[in-house]
Amino acid sequence: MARAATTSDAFNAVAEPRRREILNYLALQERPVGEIVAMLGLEQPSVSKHLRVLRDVGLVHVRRDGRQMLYRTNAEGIRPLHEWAGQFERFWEHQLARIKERAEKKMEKKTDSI
Amino acid sequence: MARAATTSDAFNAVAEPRRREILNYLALQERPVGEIVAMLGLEQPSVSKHLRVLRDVGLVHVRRDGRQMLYRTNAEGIRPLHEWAGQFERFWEHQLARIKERAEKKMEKKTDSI
DNA sequence: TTGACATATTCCTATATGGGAATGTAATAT
DNA sequence: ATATTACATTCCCATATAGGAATATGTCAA
Repeated sequence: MARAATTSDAFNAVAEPRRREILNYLALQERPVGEIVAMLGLEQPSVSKHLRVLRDVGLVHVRRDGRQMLYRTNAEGIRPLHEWAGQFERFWEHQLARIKERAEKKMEKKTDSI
Repeated sequence: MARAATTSDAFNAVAEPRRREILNYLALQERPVGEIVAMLGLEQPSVSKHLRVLRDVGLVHVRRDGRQMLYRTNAEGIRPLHEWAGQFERFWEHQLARIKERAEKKMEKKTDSI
């Protein structure tokens, strides 16, 4: 089997750096494709394809306005990702606590030797 | 250009569901490859390859213990992902607030009509 | 209706898988 | 030294891109 399709879920969709850029760009405000093209410096067809992927996994919303298509980020779609990563928060905090602890012990030793 | 390598960064590495399973499994405790194989129900070579990817992007740590290789999740590596997704938290909260608001207005109307 | 503008889709190609099978390697047991 | 155990790597193949080029589609203007 080959790699999973980027359209399979949000995790695959955001694995592409350009798509993360797009999501950041469209988070504050909806924008037409042309502006996204200008912002990314990619060809228009490439951008349209990235937008298609994002749309298929529900990471952006679209609406037509005349000839323009206005896209904006659907933050809700990013939530599962945040929650999955958040499961590990207590572990990295624990790691940091240990590092800090060791650093403090080192300081004590230094102080003792003065 | 083809798709980015899974070894390019943590985002690509966790796009694979099996690798996310592995990270969850190894978060609490280090484990030898054999146990991961049993847990996933995949062939050992496949698991070794997934572990290799995770190692290359710094999402797991390894140490040898006799003939066994003990792997464990490096939570620190998942942090950038959590932080990127976290940027959107205020947006989905805002969306939820709007939904709640509308629901409340609906309730008011209902109450009025009673 | 015709032309122009804004996007989307299709075609083509090089590349990077992910899994299974076979093989290689390191460490322990006898 | 040799067999065995526990993994890692290599080989092979079907599949899914991501980008560029060309083309199709949809909407508005004159």
